[in-house]
Amino acid sequence: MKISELSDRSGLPVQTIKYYIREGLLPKGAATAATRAEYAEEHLERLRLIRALREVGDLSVAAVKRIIGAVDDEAVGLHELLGTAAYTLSPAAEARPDEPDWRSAREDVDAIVAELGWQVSPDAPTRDLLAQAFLALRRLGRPIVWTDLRPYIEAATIIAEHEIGGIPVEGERGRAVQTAVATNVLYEKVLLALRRMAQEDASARRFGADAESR
Amino acid sequence: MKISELSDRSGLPVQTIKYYIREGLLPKGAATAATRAEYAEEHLERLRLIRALREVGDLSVAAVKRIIGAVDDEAVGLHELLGTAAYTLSPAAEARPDEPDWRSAREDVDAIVAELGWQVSPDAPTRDLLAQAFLALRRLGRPIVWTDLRPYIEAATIIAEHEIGGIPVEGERGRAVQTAVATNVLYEKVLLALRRMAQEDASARRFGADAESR
DNA sequence: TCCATTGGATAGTGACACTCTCCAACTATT
DNA sequence: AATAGTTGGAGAGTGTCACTATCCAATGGA
Repeated sequence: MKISELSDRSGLPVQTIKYYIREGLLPKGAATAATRAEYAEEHLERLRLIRALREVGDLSVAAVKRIIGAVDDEAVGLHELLGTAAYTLSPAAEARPDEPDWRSAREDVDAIVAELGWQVSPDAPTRDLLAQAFLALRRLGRPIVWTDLRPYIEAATIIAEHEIGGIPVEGERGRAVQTAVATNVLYEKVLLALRRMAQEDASARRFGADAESR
Repeated sequence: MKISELSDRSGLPVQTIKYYIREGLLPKGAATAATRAEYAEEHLERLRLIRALREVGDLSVAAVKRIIGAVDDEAVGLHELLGTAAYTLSPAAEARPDEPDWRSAREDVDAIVAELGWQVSPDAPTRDLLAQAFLALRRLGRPIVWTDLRPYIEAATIIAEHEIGGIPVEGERGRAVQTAVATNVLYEKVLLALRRMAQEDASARRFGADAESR
């Protein structure tokens, strides 16, 4: 398959494909001459993965590259791979251990994780992410309380259990690992969309689409 | 309070505050002279809201402006406000009704919403968002199935019920509405962080931190 | 033969969120 | 009163990001 064909089939401009190759997101085609290279089905599939992560997952090109790197690295185990993906996905919530407010929020997070008995790495960026949200909430005069948090923990547990449980163990690594990561990212969006819909429904039922101001 | 004081207390550079005023995110201070204006406590609070939405919620300045506009508009009812927030938050998932693949995904979404009996506007962008995720999933060879979706629906319902139920009805509009929106955005991040942590925990238990490749 | 296509490299673009610089008009300090 | 510092207001500049556009020499198919 020539690059123009790859472009047609993927719907991406040739320029963009070249750009992805330059950035290392896509392996270059097998050169058949100085100005000719052959692309395979895998290239097309890789492009689909890239677009899914970019358009739906809203990841930066650099983030996609990190994830793809981990997927391609045969030495990375599934647990590590999921970790890499999760860490890469966390939008950099800068830790600020110097600010007492921040430290306090972070300690709350650590206490909750310990209380739940979750096996989460002490330096997981998700901890900082959560601390950041806690801090913002407190600053807005709405500090988190256990009762507020419980439904979220419950929901997160339901989902995670299902997600991790659903990963097939046997079979060849390549595709399995690739879809594991992709579905992880994609189902996050599914969850968010469903939450918003459920909110709209609950809000309509409670505040009435026509009972209230319009 | 002078602008320099507002800057100190909020931790934001004076330039940035001026920029927010220019962009209409922050009302200008009460002018006391040609080159002097007085800022109140509300300005500080507004800045905290802006920063929470920007840093934690990851919203663009334009998105923050839309939300703040709805919050400030006394004529907007709570249900509409939540809708505005949700619509604004949805990262533009462009609808492409010309592509049959896309239409099919969108029809799946509509069928699911109908099946659940949810009161969701027919032109809610969340429908497109979900359709986009469905489409990407199918393209990756992992089409959604009802059994995969159920836990997410369940989780979304638990959360939305709790969130909408927890909004206080009486009391003055201003602050209530403001925190309703802010907590909505912030708790989304809380949910995501908890999901990732629960995943890490489930993954550690299933694939073993030390049982597998390291 | 000859012209569209390709690989490869470099430069340019538009959006975004600030950040910098100016200037005249003040205020506070000495 | 002189002087140093701050402010409002506006425009220009900056750095990052994800592409796009342009070039050029070398093919490859008609």
